[in-house]
Amino acid sequence: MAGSIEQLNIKQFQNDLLHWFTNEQRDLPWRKDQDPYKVWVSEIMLQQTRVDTVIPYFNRFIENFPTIEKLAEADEENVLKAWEGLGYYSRVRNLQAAVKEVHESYGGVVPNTPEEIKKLKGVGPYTAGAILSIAYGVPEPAVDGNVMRVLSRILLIWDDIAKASSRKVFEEAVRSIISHENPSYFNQALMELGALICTPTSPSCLLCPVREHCQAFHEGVQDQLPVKTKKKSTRHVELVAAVLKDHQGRYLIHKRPEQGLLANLWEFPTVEKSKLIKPKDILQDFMKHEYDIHIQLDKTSFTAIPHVFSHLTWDIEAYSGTIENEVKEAGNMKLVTAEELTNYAFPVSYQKMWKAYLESVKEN
DNA sequence: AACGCGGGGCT
DNA sequence: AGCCCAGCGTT
Repeated sequence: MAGSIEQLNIKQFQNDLLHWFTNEQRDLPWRKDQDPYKVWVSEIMLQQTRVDTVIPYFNRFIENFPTIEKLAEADEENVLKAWEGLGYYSRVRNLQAAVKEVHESYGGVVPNTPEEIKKLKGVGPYTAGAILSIAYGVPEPAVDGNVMRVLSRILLIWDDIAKASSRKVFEEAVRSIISHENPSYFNQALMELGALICTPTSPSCLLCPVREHCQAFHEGVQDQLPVKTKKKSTRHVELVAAVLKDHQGRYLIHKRPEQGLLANLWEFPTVEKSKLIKPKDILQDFMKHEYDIHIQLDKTSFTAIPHVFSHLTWDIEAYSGTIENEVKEAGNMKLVTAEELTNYAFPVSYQKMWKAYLESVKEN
């Protein structure tokens, strides 16, 4: 049976939801004030990322870049370093680009209209609504995964939330039930409810402050919602990499391309394996022909790094070795000391590799 | 509309 | 071994 908004006592629902959020909301660092810049930073970090993961990153990031002006003027390398390990690195490149735009074109004031704020890089429908409602009290929907799950249950909406078109259904639902007295709390409460009570599996309906309003609970189908089709599985890539030291004890690092996977992050020289050629030979030939760097690799690899992304899996076999000739440093190829190396942003897989390398050196 | 894009924690 | 997470940009 299809649900409907007509069956919802909107005023009572708002009261119950806002009362619960007022009393039960978590004490989070980005809730200490409503500075649009801090709300913005937190919302970008929270995209596809859990609250517990974000908290330490948010605190460090605001310490390093406390204002729009500071972030606008910061060195991109340092900004990326502050994001290291958080994932989806294009988020922070877009954030800095957008902050520069606000700094230069809006006098440093985050715009407060849907039309203007959505033009900013990295600010889509969700983030626009979140900033507008939380920082400025504008009654715009902020529909994320939590909100779709919660409302699919309360309003008995059976649309497939994996489809992009479904978001509009939920946005219209929010428009018709959002509190105009407190849009900020209303949007945050829906998300907080999704995070604490109305969870993906085994929701805590008996603790739910809006259980009386929930059509899925009424019909006993809360476990069948939301409807979400699964996506296909990941592909697998085999790589070989090397931690290479020159005769002065410096290490060779390579900057990844500015587009695609792990864009602009640093790595140890890496190539994809091939069926016909031995991994060490592939790496040696690649370094020689691509960069004119002659290397000598140790007999056996010191570690193997398995790494799971959302859409693919890496297996990296890692060797240590030495550089035998003079290296011409280019923009994307650098020799750095072990200490300098810590100033560059590496993907987690290469952080693990470096750690394993240091351990292997310690043993010998 | 579908896909690429990180990393970690839970079931 | 998937699934999910305070999604967005590109194609």
